[in-house]
Amino acid sequence: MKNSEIADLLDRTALLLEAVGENRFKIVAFRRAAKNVRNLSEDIEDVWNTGGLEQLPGIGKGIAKKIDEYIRTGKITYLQKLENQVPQAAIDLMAIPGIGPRTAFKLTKEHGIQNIDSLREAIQNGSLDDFFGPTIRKKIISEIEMIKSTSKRMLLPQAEEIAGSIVEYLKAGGIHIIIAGSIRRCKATVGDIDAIALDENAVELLSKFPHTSKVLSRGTKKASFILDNGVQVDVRISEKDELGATLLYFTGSKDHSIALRNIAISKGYKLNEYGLFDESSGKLIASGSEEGIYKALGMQYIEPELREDRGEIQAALQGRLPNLLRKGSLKGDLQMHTLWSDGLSTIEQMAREAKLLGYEYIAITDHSKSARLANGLNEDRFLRQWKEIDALNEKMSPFTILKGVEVEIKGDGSLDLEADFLNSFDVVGISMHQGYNQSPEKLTQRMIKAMGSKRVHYLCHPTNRLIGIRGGHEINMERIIQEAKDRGIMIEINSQPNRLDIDEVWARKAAEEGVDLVINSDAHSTEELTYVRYGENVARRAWLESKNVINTLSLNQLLRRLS
DNA sequence: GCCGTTTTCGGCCCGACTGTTTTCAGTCG
Repeated sequence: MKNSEIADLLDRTALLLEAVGENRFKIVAFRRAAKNVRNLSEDIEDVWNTGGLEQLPGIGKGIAKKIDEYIRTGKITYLQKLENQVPQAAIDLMAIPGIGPRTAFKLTKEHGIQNIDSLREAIQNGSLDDFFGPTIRKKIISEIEMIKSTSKRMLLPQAEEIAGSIVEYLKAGGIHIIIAGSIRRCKATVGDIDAIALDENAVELLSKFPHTSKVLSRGTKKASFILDNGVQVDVRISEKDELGATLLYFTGSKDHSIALRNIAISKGYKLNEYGLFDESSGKLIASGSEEGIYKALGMQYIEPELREDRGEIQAALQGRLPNLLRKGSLKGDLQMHTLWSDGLSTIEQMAREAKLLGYEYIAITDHSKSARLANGLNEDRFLRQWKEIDALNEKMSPFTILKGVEVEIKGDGSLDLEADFLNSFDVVGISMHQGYNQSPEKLTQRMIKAMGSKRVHYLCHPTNRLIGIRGGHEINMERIIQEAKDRGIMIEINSQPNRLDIDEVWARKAAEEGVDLVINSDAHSTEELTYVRYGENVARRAWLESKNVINTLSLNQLLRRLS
């Protein structure tokens, strides 16, 4: 049973409750439960087995009973009843910005709208003129056109690039803006771009940005725009002495903000985007800096990457936040590919670039022979590659190039290079690139068998997810982590922006279990070596400290760890 | 529906913007 499967059902329940106009706090309760189940780092079925569902935060008798019913019978009667009550059309209509649950429900129930196309028809033939005013009618038609080209969440680098172009454009106009939201939290994917400006002229200037295709709303405190690539930009106007409060509010996450506001309430304060105030007197307590607000709430400063309401607030109140891995503190990179297999650069080019980045060492880890499409190396070619590496090491000393391999796990869990041969490598990573269609149980067995091979240092991108393209394998990550712990095998945080595998939830779990992680670029060209910063994001969002990350070690320490 | 070093009942974050609103509901972040 996948936690996300249960979480999706709880989210769907919340959505349907919204449509029927249920008490909004009940809706919030389902959403919170869904989130907590999604972020759980143990299998919900195991929790259920031990009768601990109601001990989970946000899950009480009611929701526990529904989860129990689902695990036992595969259905939730309560949800089924809701499904009968709310037409699928209402859910579809809610995808149109500006149409919320109440409007969607009314449209389907009172006006017989079947889907998005029939809504457009009804608006165009005038049969909804009594329901919508002219402005809304026009807006909805335009939104429906948009929705077909609407982009899903984008990867962080893409969002950073768009945000960067906005920052540059406004800078040229003499206006400084700060990017907040999920970009500041360094989330793997970004939905829209949130920016803060101290100058209200930012709104006027942005409406003239060559890539702005539409102004969604525009007031004195905030405005929203749609760019020609479909990306939404929300701008918030702040004052310098309120900047801390605005940053806090606009960085989110929403759940973190809500939790923080509850802490404020419990201390007799009120927190909003203008500042932290004394509830009774209205007196301002703090607003200029985030640090000041956290301090006034009696807690440690919380880095943006941690602001997801995953326990960081309790930890900050108790003064036990982790000493997060610093960006740029890696001393080497243990996975990259060259022209020998499927990379685009030579070993020397990779090494020189890595040296420029300030590394002490890298490992060249080209694919092994059964990765045919990737031009994997057989034993003879590795022997020849090592000669090249030896020569380069003499030339570049003390910078060190380690002899590595990303060795293929075959369908039966064996590796495609013999143990004796693997002994000659400095570092061995194992991964799967084929035979994905096995059952989750079989895939798990296969990985565990591979981890039992004699010389394995780390497990590469364990779930093989490609964000936005395919979800990861439903392998039993708890067992894999246990196996890694028992055998002293490290787990990779692969930094390719569309992989970021393992993710922050499991990386955190692995570290809690005492498993070491390694942040690798998996670069296929010199340009990709800097991708490690996305892996560092994952590490920080996973609460990792440098002691959890093996490639923060100096070369000598690393070699001792690898031997 | 959940939750409790003030509570097992009565709360549940807070505010901006829009429409055709003359006091507020709906939507959004």
